[in-house]
Amino acid sequence: MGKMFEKYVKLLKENSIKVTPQRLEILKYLDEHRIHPTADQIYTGLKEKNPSLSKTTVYNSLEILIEHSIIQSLTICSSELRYDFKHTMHHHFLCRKCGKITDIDIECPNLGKILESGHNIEEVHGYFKGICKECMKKGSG
Amino acid sequence: MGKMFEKYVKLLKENSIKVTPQRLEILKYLDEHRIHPTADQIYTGLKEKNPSLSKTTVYNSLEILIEHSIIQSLTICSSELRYDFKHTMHHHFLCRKCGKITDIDIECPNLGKILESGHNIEEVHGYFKGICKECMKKGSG
DNA sequence: TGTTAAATTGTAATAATTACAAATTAGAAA
DNA sequence: TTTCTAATTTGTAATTATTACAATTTAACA
Repeated sequence: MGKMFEKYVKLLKENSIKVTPQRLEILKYLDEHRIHPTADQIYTGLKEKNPSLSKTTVYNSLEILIEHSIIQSLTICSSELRYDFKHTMHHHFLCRKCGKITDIDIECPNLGKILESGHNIEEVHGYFKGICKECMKKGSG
Repeated sequence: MGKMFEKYVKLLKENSIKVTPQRLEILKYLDEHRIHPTADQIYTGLKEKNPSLSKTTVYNSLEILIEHSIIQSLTICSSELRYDFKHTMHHHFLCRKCGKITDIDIECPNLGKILESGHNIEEVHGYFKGICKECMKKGSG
């Protein structure tokens, strides 16, 4: 296991995650391809040099890396969409206990800054995940 | 078509969308169930009283309502995820022309306010959609 | 009331993800 | 270094959300 993977070995050990060649490859891929790839892109990108790699392994590895907050997942487009009347701008809060999505009535104070940067903005989405007020009151289940 | 649907008829006509019973039912459902339902929840919720309703119709109707900015879709959980190293907090920008997702290096100034509200926040996500600086320069294709 | 383009429906295809059981392997202990 | 065991990897199959498409039906205009 060459010097190439040293930093990823260190990262895994620090988090008490068992070091496997697959996990190292996936970490390296994510580090070297900062294009917010999908699981499939990661799989395809690694498959050629690692023909035995399974897509399930990619999903499993990503999951454990997320659990340890080494990486994060984004949901920006497509599946399992939810729909909402488009009233005034607001953000959303997803409770991981009760699953409820509540509205958070705030605007995005960053908007001006981003418009200045030259992008043309058509949609603004902000969401928070955690445990909602009600579930917090009900105690630590 | 009773008084019940008046406001939805008005809404559709204002947007030059053909008025159909299905669209009215879907609008009414969204208006009366502000729980950010999935397409499937809408379908199931309406199917009993409208046995001929097709799921494709639900998707089609939602699509046309989104096109006219009457409703919006959210992506908060699951499918077609993208992965990203978890460095300092930042937002994302998705260009609908080139499909690229770029990082926007800003924090969320709202965080303090939301913490005060009593929710326990574990994740913060912000994203913007539109046309990126580079595609804007390339002109209006 | 008749006409026509648009909408609805049902079925089938696609795509992302998850479940699961068998084979393999990382890493601790002898 | 070798052995052992729990964890990991793999491949297949199941699940789920969404999209494609063609035939039937219908909204809305003349």
